[in-house]
Amino acid sequence: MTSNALTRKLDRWEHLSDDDQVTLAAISGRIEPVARHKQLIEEGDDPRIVFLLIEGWAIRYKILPDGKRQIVAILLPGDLCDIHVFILDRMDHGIAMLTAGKIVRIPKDTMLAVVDQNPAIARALWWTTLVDEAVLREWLVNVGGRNAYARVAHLLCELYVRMGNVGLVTDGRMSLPLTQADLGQALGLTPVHVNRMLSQLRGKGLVTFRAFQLRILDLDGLIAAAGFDPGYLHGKRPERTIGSWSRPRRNSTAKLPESPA
Amino acid sequence: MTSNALTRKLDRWEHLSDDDQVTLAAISGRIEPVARHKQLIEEGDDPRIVFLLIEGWAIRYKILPDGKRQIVAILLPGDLCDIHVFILDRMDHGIAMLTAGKIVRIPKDTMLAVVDQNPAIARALWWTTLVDEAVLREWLVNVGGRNAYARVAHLLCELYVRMGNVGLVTDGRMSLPLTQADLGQALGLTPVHVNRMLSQLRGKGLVTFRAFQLRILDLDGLIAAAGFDPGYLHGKRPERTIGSWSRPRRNSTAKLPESPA
DNA sequence: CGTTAAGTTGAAGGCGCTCAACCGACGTGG
DNA sequence: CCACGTCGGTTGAGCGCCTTCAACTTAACG
Repeated sequence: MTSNALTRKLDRWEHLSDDDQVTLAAISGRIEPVARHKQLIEEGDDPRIVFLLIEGWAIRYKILPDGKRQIVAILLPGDLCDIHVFILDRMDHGIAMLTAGKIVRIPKDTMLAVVDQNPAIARALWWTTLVDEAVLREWLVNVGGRNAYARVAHLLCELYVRMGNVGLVTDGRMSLPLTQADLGQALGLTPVHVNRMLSQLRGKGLVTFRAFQLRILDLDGLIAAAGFDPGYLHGKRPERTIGSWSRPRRNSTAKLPESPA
Repeated sequence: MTSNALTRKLDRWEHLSDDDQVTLAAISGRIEPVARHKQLIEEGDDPRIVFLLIEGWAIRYKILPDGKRQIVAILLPGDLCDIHVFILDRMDHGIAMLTAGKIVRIPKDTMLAVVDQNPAIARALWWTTLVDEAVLREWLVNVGGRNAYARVAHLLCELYVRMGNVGLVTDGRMSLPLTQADLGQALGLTPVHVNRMLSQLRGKGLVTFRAFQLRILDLDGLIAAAGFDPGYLHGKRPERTIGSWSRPRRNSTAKLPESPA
């Protein structure tokens, strides 16, 4: 039960030896429960601790000058809340629990020591941060380029794959502890409109979402609606092959608009 | 002239010894010119080389299934095109020159060796990637949460600061080799609307932008229009103090909308 | 049973998009 | 040297996606 979500996740990228697994288990020793909506780090803080999310969901967010909250990442069990933020002097965003859950606090020094002595772990962790960044890029594409309907569908696809990667999808069903307002804040949409888009998705028989349970009824349909291509998640050795991604190869003759001298 | 932009930039974070500077100069040995619009890496490629941008501008972008291009990052002189992407097996985005310029190709192995042997450089590089990610987050906030007017203003603020950080702003003027269409692709707006927003900014006496020259007329006004807070750029030892950022402290009683169990 | 959070639905309005025409600068070639 | 094509920018008119505002329903929980 310890940090299974993390080892399972890392192991999908780079095979971890038993020693490595033990090391990971070791730093995951002191698991502590956290309450729903607990702020783990606030913007402006000096980050000295890395959080490993064992159980529950969390979000990374920023607050706009007018008070609006923009969610910039959704953290699932097994995710690290920025491995190396401590290089920076000041958090430029906050992290908060969405649900109650369990975390491990890893002090900066421990983190550095582990990374120093276990190249395999270091590489695996490195990989996770790059994937985080890739996800961030895709989110930008999502809100920058897709309409509301596809945008919602895309987020659902992503979460479905990521949850599957840590073994938290069973039979097309998964927990999705976000309110429609939360979804809106992640997608740059109003809660009302998120609601309408979800209705549409339900109407087309693609998904249902009630009582924070998401159920995928027609994955291929959802993928098509979203224009989803899981390549950016950089998955390897998928636990279970999901859908039929024959990589919906994009129009390779796509026009690339131009620029000046 | 070599890699001054890079050393100048890195030095702002962590003081680099003469040795470090020499090392950096060494890997910057083979500078090669690149043509305007040259694709440096394409989506799907297996990244084996890191590009250091010496001169000119480049963009990181993704293509949507419908052919639309979303710019996910703007790379200025001194920027590295992802130091460690080679951990990933496959590029999830493309990088292309916007202008003609000069680059250095750094093979993966060289990169690893330098980082291995020069902790100061490693940390400085590490820092740059974290800043890149912070910028990405702010972009997401920008397109997700701001209206078109503030969005344009915000991007201009950011580029102004970043260009200033590498010494490429003189007297409130800088080169900005993006067409209005390019700006639109970075901001999730249409070219026409970017045009109108720029007109408004000009109308209010904040900036002028003609012939790819940006001129800031009223920095404080622009900052206010954008709701800009440079904290996310994690600047240290600014080359020149810019404006009067007394950190427009956000409404600390801002409401944080809630979520479920 | 009363209260609070979340979801649902309707109506109206606006921000940004679409379509389209036109201008100006620049480069090329006849 | 002018004609023309291209590229980027500018402006106008109309439309539609999404927002805003508001009322109401449903679920959870004391």
